[in-house]
Amino acid sequence: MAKEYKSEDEFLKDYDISKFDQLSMTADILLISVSDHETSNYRKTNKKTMSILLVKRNEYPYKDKWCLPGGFLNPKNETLEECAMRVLKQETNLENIYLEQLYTFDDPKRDPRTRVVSTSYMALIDKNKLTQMINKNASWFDVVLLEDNEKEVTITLTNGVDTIHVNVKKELREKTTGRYTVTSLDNKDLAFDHDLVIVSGLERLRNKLSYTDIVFNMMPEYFTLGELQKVYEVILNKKLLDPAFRRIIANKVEKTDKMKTGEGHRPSALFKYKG
Amino acid sequence: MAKEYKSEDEFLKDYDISKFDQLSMTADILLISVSDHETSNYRKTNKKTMSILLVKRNEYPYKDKWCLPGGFLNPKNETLEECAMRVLKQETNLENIYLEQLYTFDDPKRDPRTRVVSTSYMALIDKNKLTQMINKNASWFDVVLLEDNEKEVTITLTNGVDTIHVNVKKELREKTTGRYTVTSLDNKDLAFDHDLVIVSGLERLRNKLSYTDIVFNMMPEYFTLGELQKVYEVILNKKLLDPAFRRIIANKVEKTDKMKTGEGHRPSALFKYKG
DNA sequence: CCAATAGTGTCTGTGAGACAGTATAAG
DNA sequence: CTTATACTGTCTCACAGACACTATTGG
Repeated sequence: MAKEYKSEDEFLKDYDISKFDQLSMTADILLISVSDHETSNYRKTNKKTMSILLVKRNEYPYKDKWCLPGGFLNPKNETLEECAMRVLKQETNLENIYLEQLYTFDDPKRDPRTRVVSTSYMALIDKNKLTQMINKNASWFDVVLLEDNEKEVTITLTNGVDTIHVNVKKELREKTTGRYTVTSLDNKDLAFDHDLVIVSGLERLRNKLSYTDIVFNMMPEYFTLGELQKVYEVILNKKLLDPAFRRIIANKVEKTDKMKTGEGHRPSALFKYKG
Repeated sequence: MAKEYKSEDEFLKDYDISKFDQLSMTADILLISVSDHETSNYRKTNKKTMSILLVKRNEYPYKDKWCLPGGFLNPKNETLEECAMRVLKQETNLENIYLEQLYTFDDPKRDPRTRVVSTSYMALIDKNKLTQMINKNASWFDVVLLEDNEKEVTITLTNGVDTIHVNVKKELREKTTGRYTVTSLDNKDLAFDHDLVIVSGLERLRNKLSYTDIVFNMMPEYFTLGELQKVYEVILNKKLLDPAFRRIIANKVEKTDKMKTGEGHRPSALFKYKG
């Protein structure tokens, strides 16, 4: 029979949770940016790709594998978001950037050490604002979407040296909302279940693109509409029609008196986010 | 200096995480349904309200306060979703219902006992399918939305005996997506931060209503379009125009040869979800 | 001039908002 | 006949898809 308490204060004074019911948590960060790739033709504009930041693990488990930046939550007084920001600051020295909770991944076997539940966050930056990368083990990987249908997603990540293959299976879980579960099909190159985080995060970004102004978190202060359109296209993975695109973003941007010249073709006006 | 391991297996054999880095987790469930309320006028159709299931706590902390059904995660081998389903089964004896991860709430002070991170789930049912309520401390509360603007949300929950006031402050957190943080303004009646879970969950439901078929998880097998429209209206908290509504749901439902009669006015055809 | 991008005009079809109208049961 | 809901017809307006067209630079 449990002791009878007369008040909550009295109860709390006695309270000591059993260590058996406890576990560890981490915050993992999917940091996404857009990279420019020079083209040989002087007329052509730069090709753009999405990039994500990965870190090479230098200890077990998954030693020498790539993974998303992340770290253990300090249970004493830290929130998961503070934990995510702390890790981000460690890796990139960046603060005050777009950060959003993605999903909590909790497969009991996702960490071979012990039970570790991970809450993942998506962060967006304009890579050019990044002045210094603190961690030497960190590297930007370009995202190449090879396949994305109702059954599976296949992505290749490459940093010029290493190539990482991501291949996850999608299974319809619930017909009314079209929600599906993602499971690893072939995850030799990435640590933990970070392949699932990447696939979920890229999809979230794609969805938010259409009904929010989220894209401007990945843009410099001044940009041309052509550049902005190319960012949309690389995230949505499809070509957009110019007039339609300009109509959609017309009331989100503000024309400045600056121009971008020296591109081998007609100069374009520089715009900025209206906010 | 850390010991040098030659393989992951060798490392794992030695691994023992420090108890200092650990915490507890719970899964909390926002179970939402729609209730019918009889009207005195024999011609009028039933009024509908949203309802959520609350449980009266019979132990500290927050003894005698109402809260969402929830329970501690078994860290050994249970997923958060399994934990949520287990709790749901305990409370309502229901299985195989719509369940979706909402958000992970992690304010270090949200539980006065110790650090407890909570992952919340939204569950939807048609209340009429519920044959037996197992837990005598559980009760359905009707949701009355009093105010919902950019600054705050005010809700009253009532089960005919108790009335619970929910009042949370919304603060714009990020302008590009319009995301905001919710914080309790006045939370005397509900345990923990469950007021925040309720507000977040109701908003998620409202959003998903427009771009998914999620509503059919709250409907019986056969229903009239008038009933379906009233469910939409109570969730969206606004009147809809008949022709527009019928156009939108036309290809989601299937007309059956059944009719609903005896209502004091023209009978209506019964439809079912096309799936 | 050429190649490439910048930027605009306009047609068309879709679909939501709005309102008015007809249909039909119970009492 | 009245009342309340069931259900439909149709006008308008906003907007996305599509395509064609003009403008302007560096080389």
